[in-house]
Amino acid sequence: MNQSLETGKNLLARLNKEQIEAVTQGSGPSLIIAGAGSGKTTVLTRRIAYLLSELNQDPYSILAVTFTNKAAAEMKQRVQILLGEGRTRSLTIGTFHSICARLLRQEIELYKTQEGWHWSRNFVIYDETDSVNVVKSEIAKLNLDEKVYPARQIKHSISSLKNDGITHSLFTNEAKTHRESRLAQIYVNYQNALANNNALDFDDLILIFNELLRSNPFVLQREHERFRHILVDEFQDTNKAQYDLIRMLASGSVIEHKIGEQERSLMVVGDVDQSIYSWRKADFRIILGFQSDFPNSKLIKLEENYRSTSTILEVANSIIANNTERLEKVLRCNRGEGAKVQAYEASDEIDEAYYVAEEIKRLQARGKVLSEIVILYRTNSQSRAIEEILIRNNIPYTLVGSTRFYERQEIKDTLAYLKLIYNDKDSQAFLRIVNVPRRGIGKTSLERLYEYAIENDISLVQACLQCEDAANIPNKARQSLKEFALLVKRWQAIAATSPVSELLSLVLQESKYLDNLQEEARSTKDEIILGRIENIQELMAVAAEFEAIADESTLDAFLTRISLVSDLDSIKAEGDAITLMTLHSAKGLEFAIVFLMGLEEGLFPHIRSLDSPTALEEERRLMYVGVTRAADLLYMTLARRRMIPGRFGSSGGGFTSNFTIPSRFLKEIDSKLLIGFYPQADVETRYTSESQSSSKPEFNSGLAKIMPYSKPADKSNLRVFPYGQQPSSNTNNYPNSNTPKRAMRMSSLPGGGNTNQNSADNVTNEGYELLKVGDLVQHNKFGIGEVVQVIGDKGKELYNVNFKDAGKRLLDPRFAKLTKLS
DNA sequence: CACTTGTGGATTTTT
DNA sequence: TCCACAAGTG
Repeated sequence: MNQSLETGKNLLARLNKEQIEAVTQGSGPSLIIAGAGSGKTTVLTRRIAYLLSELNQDPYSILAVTFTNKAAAEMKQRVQILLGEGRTRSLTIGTFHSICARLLRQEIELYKTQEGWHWSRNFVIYDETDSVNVVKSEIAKLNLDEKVYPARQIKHSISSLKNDGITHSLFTNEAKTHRESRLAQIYVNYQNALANNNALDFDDLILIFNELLRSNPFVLQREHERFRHILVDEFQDTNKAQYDLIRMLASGSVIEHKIGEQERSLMVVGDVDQSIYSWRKADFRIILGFQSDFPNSKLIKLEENYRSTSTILEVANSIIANNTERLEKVLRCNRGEGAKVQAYEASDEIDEAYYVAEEIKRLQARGKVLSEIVILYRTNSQSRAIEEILIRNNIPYTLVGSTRFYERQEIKDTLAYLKLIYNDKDSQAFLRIVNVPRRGIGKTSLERLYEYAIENDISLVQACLQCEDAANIPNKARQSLKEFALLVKRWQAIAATSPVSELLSLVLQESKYLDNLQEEARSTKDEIILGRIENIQELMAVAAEFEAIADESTLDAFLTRISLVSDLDSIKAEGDAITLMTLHSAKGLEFAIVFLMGLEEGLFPHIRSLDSPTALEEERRLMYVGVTRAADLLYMTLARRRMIPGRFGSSGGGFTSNFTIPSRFLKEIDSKLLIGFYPQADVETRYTSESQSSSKPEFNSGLAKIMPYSKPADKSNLRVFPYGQQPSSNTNNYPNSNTPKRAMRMSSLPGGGNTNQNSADNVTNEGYELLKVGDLVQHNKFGIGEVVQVIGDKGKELYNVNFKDAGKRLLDPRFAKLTKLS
């Protein structure tokens, strides 16, 4: 039997015509427009397998760029399943950042800036905090006012420049205004500081690699020769620096980007409607301009949606149709109609969370698996309310994002030790841990040490070793510094021969870091401290796991990996739990059941995007991404009132909450696709009278001129709707102008809605006593208390009870036994 | 040098 | 409200 023929058939099994065309694409550039749920991951993996097994290409010559490390791992695994392990070993699959980091480890010593700054191969990667700290100290050194030049904002500006491919020297030449030249000054000094620390920030990974390719024809030629087949996923979220990189690699030229040769291909895959990272300088005009940049490119559209029900797709389509900056695209449905979208208007965010929890319990009762369910929201801070209620209801969940593991103090401390061992020029790491745990080294001593290091042009660690010569440092501190440096030196020697996990536990012991924490935990019995110890143990487990799995378990591989992983990468389908994450994190994922929470003006769309039409369209794309994650069931919720943390007024009641307005995205949905709640006209009028959302002139500005990234692509099949010629938009068209005046509330109780789904449980007030404010109650643990607040609707209320001994507690009467005292 | 108190500032999304 | 950082005290 012909093995190759077998595999070949396999690779094309169950694919449609367009998908097959994409998978079997030969040489040259191609653009795949892949709508949500159109099977693009399948296409990409099968194409890689096809290149290997059918076209006999070397795995070493294939470069595939994904948006997350997790997507990369999955892709590699899926190719492995198709072809077996041997063939995938030397594939290059990863994010732009991780790929560049890996290549820079080999090549960076061939790079030098005009000023002569350079990095060695053991560079470290600074995260946001490190970078901002460097910027801050550079601003201080320039005697600039922190209030006029806030470090965070300046760092963001520098980041934007880097993502646009603008280096410090380029910007210095371009800076015009006073502020710009100050910014240029900071940028230059910041870059210099990074070089002195032998460190790169996130953006440098791509920018510096680009600069290396531009300045060194040999390296460019080498990488060009190597990567003969390049695939880029989520291409709509590519920025200029990334695109430049791809073009240089594919064309082998710095200026002219052509792919003429045989047996060389570039395939980019994306969907303009899912471009949601413009704040990271992603620019979807790049994908629009692709065909004119590569005139001989092939266009393939994947428009069959295999994921969602027709109802969900219609919802998605009706929302995105309100955008003007987009390409004409239809998604054809391959599934049945399915259930309508459930919309729920809650009285406040607690009620909202409660509704979601109740629905989840009902779904569970109907046999749904929790891992099929995701809760999506616009901002991380929204997770708190829902988390509390989920815990109360014993619904297990996995939280993605928010306080990220690697951002935690104790983890950063521990990693700072490793980073310093790896690269003792890293002053950020040094300063972070030189006195953690306390070694009796104070601020002034460190300042003097720093001066001494600068004077003698040595690293801080080196300065510690010879600080006898620095007369102005007190004896005690001098002793401590020297001891510390000797420890670092010792660890460096061990690092050269031992695996990471051994080094890690040795460092934690000998630095007394762990002892110190444990001591603190014993004396204070603080749960936070105990959590820190657990986190450190978790990190040790990560190191052990890394050694078991990774190809190379060296310190540099470990640190590179740790620096570039996001929480997204570690989503484990661990046990049966629902997932909580932001809409941004949900890109590329799929769930049977999706809850979209907080559909309110100012939250989603976010307040920061309300005054910019472009930003608003991005919010709408974000909504589109959220909706299209759902395969079977979709829920949307909003809260009538929402607590705003912070200084918003100080009215009575202990907390302040503001009335909200339903999101315009809800109104963009055809009302016949929804059940439960539909925003009413009176709400709309009240809102528009105090906002500009319907004021035409403002809304027009900026939208008319959507330009492809480079040359205009007039002959292309891709078409951008000229402004005003959009198919009849339903923005101000209320499908049901005679629906009841008051918003109808979709009750989660049976009989409340006309859903055809059976409602297994029947949540009523049975089993607990209804209470009102002022009632005295008895609790078997907290004692006697008074009800001071009732939160949430009937059937799902929570009681805020002020106990004589235990203070105020928020209690759920369904779980907490409360006996009324009369 | 370490610990305490006070003030001021901040809140989108993340590789 | 809460957290981070600055200035003040032991």
